[in-house]
Amino acid sequence: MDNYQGDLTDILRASGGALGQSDVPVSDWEFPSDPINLSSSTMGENRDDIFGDPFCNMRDPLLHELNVAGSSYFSSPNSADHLLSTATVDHDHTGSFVAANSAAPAPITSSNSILAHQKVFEDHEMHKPAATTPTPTPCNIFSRIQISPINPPKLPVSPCNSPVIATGASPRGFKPSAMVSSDVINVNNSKGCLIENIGPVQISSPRNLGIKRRKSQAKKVVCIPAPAAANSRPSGEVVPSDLWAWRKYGQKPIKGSPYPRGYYRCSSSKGCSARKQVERSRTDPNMLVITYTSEHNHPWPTQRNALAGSTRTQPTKGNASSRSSTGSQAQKTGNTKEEQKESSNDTLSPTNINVGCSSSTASASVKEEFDDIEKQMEMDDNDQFSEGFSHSYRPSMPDQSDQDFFAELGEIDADPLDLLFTQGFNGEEQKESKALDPFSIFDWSGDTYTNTSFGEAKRGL
DNA sequence: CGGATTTGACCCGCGC
DNA sequence: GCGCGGGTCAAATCCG
Repeated sequence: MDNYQGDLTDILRASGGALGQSDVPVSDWEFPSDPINLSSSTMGENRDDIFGDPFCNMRDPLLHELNVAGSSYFSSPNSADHLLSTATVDHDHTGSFVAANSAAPAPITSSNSILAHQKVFEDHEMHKPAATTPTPTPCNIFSRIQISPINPPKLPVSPCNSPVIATGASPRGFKPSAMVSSDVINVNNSKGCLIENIGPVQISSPRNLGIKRRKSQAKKVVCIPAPAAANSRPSGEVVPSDLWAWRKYGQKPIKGSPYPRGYYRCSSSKGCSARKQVERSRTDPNMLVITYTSEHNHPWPTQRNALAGSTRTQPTKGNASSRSSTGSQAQKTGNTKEEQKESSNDTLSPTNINVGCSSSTASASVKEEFDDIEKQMEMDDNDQFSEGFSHSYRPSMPDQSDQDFFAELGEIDADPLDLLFTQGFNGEEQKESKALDPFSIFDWSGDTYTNTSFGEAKRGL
């Protein structure tokens, strides 16, 4: 419970970002008394399920949408489980599951349009193969779920060039029919978010950490639309902002990819093992793949980037105002310097992002990947699977401080989180509303989440 | 001055 | 066993 999943926050944020765009009034924003319920509410089922991971929760909404959308695949209440099961379908990484909803369950507004395009993927395998393999064809992902609540004009084409197709039922009722590019990012072709959950974190010796984790560590991969090139760093990478303060500790060129991968660790708290990798999708430069590893061993930063990211802000200091002007009041995000920089320069405000996503093919896709450990789980059941994760990844939300915490958040007008909780966690209605977009969390306009704004909001934790 | 970023080197797992 | 690739470390540098 101690651990707040950075991923969770990220997701929350991301969703919030999308949500922020949504029409939900801030005043309405309400943080669930029981964070855990969030998942339950959304999931309607396993709270403890998968990882206890925020992402799990996130998944739920999506899954739910699938059902709502009328995706036959997800008709079962345990859509989540089904999804997971589907993930098991292809162990050879070649197969992927994609569900496309032809019908949009809810009217899509520009703000929430993203949701409409949201896609969820579950993978048992990282995009790693994709990274290593220039050729798009082999998809690393065991299974993927793509949710397109909104009528996808056309099925998304995977980077692999294989069309994403919703198909028959797998053993669990889903059958992966379409190949998805190994690179999660590209699943949507345009913009999407992928979240991958990978097995429990395994930590060993300091030096081993990196390596061991590679295999057994829980990972979450999020694919998001990359900000405009303007936002990208010199290195070419773009860093989305999230609740946590990240400190870059390395960057390496990835074989087969023109884009380097940046390595970030949580700087919000010392000793926090949370890390993330940011890289552009080789298949689709417009997409960013963010891989979260390990978990935060601390609550949300009271001051986001109080230390990290505070420095080296973008030279253009006035940008913040511009962002706010964009209208995304909702956008208050703590950003790392880079993020700020990028965001600042970027004309793409959260709002814009949403719009862009919505207007275009933009879609958020979430992918969950599981490593070896998880694979074992998947062997049998979703249930087992989820349980296994729940241990390693259990999102811990502020309990008692929730009230205060979020009360302060209230000041953050359209904080993505707010929106997220409001729509995402507040119950069935929201689910249906589809306003919840867990994946929009990543604020490209990281500026919106200024250290102060977000951090202050979070105080009370 | 403190903290973040950059970047080359080192370490380790994996595949051949 | 060797080489490759990826992940991390740490010194140098930059920035507020």
